[in-house]
Amino acid sequence: MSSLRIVTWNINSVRLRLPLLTGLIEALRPDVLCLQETKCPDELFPHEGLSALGFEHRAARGMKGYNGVAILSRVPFRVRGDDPDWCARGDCRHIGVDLDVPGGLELHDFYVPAGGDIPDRETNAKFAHKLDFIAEATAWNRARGPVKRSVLVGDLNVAPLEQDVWSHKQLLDVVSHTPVEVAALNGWQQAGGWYDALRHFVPPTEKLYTWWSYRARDWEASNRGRRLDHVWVSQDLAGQLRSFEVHKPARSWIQTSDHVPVMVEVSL
DNA sequence: ATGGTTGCAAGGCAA
Repeated sequence: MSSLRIVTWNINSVRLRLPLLTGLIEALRPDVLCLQETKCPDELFPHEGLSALGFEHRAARGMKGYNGVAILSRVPFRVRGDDPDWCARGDCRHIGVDLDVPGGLELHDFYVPAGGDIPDRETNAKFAHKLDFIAEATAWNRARGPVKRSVLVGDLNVAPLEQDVWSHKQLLDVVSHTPVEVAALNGWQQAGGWYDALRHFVPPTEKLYTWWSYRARDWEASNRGRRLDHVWVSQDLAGQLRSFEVHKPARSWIQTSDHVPVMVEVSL
């Protein structure tokens, strides 16, 4: 294998949308598929269906009704198991694995708290949780030193750049694009020495979205999107980036997620 | 204008 295709998708219920993965696999041909918001306890995780789709290696960390992440892979991996219990909540927002590829590759799948509606940590505990989570992740990366041969993906629930949202001005006070969240996310990225793989391919002057609300009458016509889903790579992999795709057609699939899958291909 | 939709799981919470 000369390259690895990694896909990340906030699937918003892995059991409900398992049938959609056939189309995702045809379109993006992932070697590794990272999911968020699986909303599925581990004992009910659809291992059989995912095995049938060719993902022989699977790790899931889920709970009843909310959150949940999973890594599904055609190549073997080992669950690292050295990750913290983020914010001491046991709420299933991260898995880290070591992929068994030439040279090795560390992969982290994150689901950052959405943060509720009011961007104020004093009056909104969910916003405080979001900021605390990112602060812990920043400290975690800082303590580990600059990352090497590593990839971090997931729904980070922050759209950091002006062109990551449909209207920078109108979203400045909307959770996901507030200056305090953007500063926190940038601090996390810098603490690990992470490199933004999607903006490697799409200049920061161009709009780029991975999420469109369910609440729009016509999501495509209004196009009020945000880039909430991210792929970060260590600096030593920046030159190894080969291709990417934000699979916008997935937003039109029947009974789909409000997020679309994102693929990045890395040379090994 | 303070909505609008979705999933889980069986009423309201979270997104």
